[in-house]
Amino acid sequence: MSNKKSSSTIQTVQRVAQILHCFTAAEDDLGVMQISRETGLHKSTASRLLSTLHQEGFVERSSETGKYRLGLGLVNLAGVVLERQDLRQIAQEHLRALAEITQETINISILDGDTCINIETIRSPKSIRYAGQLGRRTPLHCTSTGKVLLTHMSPEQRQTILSQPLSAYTQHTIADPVRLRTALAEVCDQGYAISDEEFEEGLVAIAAPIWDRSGEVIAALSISGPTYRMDADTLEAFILPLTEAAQKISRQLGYLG
Amino acid sequence: MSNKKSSSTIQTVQRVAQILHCFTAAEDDLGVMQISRETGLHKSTASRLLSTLHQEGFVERSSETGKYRLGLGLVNLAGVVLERQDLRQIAQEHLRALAEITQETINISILDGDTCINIETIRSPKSIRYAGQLGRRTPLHCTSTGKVLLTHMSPEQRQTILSQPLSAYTQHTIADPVRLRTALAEVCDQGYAISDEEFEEGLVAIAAPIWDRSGEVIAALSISGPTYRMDADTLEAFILPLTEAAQKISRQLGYLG
DNA sequence: CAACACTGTTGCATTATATGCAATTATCTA
DNA sequence: TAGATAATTGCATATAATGCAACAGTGTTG
Repeated sequence: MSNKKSSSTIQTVQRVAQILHCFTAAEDDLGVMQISRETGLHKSTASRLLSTLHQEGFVERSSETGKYRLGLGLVNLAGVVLERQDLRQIAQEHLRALAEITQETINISILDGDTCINIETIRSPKSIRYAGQLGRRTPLHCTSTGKVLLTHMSPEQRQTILSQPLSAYTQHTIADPVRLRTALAEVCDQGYAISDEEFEEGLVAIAAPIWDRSGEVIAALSISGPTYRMDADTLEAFILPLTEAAQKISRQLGYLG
Repeated sequence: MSNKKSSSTIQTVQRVAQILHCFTAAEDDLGVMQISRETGLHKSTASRLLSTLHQEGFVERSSETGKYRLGLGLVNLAGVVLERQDLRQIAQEHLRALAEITQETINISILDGDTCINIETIRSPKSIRYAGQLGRRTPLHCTSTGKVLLTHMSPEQRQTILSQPLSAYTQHTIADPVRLRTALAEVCDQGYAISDEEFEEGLVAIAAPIWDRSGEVIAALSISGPTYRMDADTLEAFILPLTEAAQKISRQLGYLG
C-alpha cells in the first residue's frame, strides 16, 4: 500500500488493471491464487474482482481448467478504438499486396507514450515467421517501427525518451543514446529504418513512415521476418515495395508529399 | 442502486464497465458530464473513475476536444484474447483469397453467450460495402453467421435462446420461433445460411460453418454486401467458394469431414 | 480410499475507501 | 466582460471493499 498518486485515484480500478495485465499471450489462463500471488492482492479480493469482471464479460472461465482468461468483452471495446483509426481501413488492401509480394509478416504500428503498439498485422504464410500480434507493445529504440516513429517525433519528446536508460534486448541493441541519434539521423535520411536483431535474436525488420494530411508521421509500416530469409539482398529488394506502399497509404490519408 | 447480484460483486468494477460501454463506434468521445448523465454516476465519481482509467491506459484524452476516448490499452488486452484463437491465424490467408474472389466484406464470427461476435474482418475494397467491425456483436436469429451458429449449437442452448423474445430489426426479420426453426432446419440441410435484409435494410449476407477437430462448429465464415450487388445469381455463385474456404479452414483445424 | 494439500468461494465485523457536497478553476459563448 | 457549462479537488461521512476464518470443491498420493 502507499501508491500516493494523484489524490483522485480509485484503487479498485488500479487493481482491475493489475489483474488484467497478469494475462499475456504466453500465460493466458490463470487461477485466482496465481493472480493473488502475482498482484499481491488477498485471494478473496482477487476472487471477488474476477467474479465481477466475469459478470461484465472482461474475463471468461475456461471450460476445461476452470481458470480465468481474458474475455471477448475486451475485443468488443478494442473494436471501437480500432474503428476510429481510418488509417487501418485505408491500409488494409495495401498490406495485403505487400504481404503477397514479400511473403513476410506485415505490421502497422503507432505511437503510444514511450512505446509503439501494433494496430494491424498480416502474418507471413510461412511456418517460420514473425508472429506479429495485434495490440502488442514494443520498445521504440530497437525496433524498425519504433525507430521510424522516434525519428519523426518532436525533438522534445525524443529527448525525453532518449534521456531514459535504454534496455539492451540483444547484443545488437543500440543502447547508447549518442550512437542511437546517429542511427536515427540515417533513418531520416534514407526514409526507412532497419532493426537487425536489435530487439530479438533472429528477427530482422524494416519499416517506413506513414504521413497524414497535416504532414505528420502518424504510423510506421513494417516487414518482419527471420534473419535467414531477410538477408541484405532481400532487404534491399523490399525497400521499394515498402516505401511505395507507405506512400500510397499516406496519399490516401491526404498527405501531399 | 439495488443491483442485488451475487453477494460478491464489486460495484466499482460494474461502474467501470458501465463507463467503458458508453463509448461506441458512433459516439467515441465523451466528456465527464455526458458519461455522468448516461450512467447516472455523480459527476465527481465519473471524473475520478475516468481519471484512473486514464492513468491505466484504458481511456485517452482527445488532444483537440479534451474529451475521453477508449484507449490503446484495450487493444493491448484484446490482442491476448485474439491470439489464442488459432482459428484466426489459420483463417487469414483463406479470408484474403475469398475477399479477392468476391470483392465483398468477409467476416469470421464466434458464439459469445446469446450473441455472436466478430473476431476477424476483411473489408470489401468497394466504397459501398458492409463495414464489418472487429469485436462487433450481432444477434443470432437474423444474421447469416448467427443462424449458422444457432443451427449447430446444442438443442438446449438453442431452446433457451429461441424461447426468449426475438427482436424484429427489419420487416424481413424472422421473429417467430416456429418459422425460425424451419429456416434453421433448412440451413442445416443446405450447409449455409443467408440473411436477406433480416438484420439491416439493404444488407445481405451468406455464411457457412467452420468445424474444429472435435467435430463441433466453432465459428462461421461470412460474405456480406449491399442488396444490389448480392442478387440471387451472385449469391448462388458465392456458395461454392464460401463453403470451400470454410472446409479448408476446418481441415486445417483438424476436422476430419 | 482415506488423508492431505491446494484452490476457490462466502458470511460477517471492521475500517479503509469511495462518495457527494460545495467551492474552485477552467473553458466556452454571447 | 459577463454568464453559463464543464471539470477538478478538499473534506467529512457513510457506504462499500476488505481480510479473516470457515467451508466446499478438486485432485494427488501413499
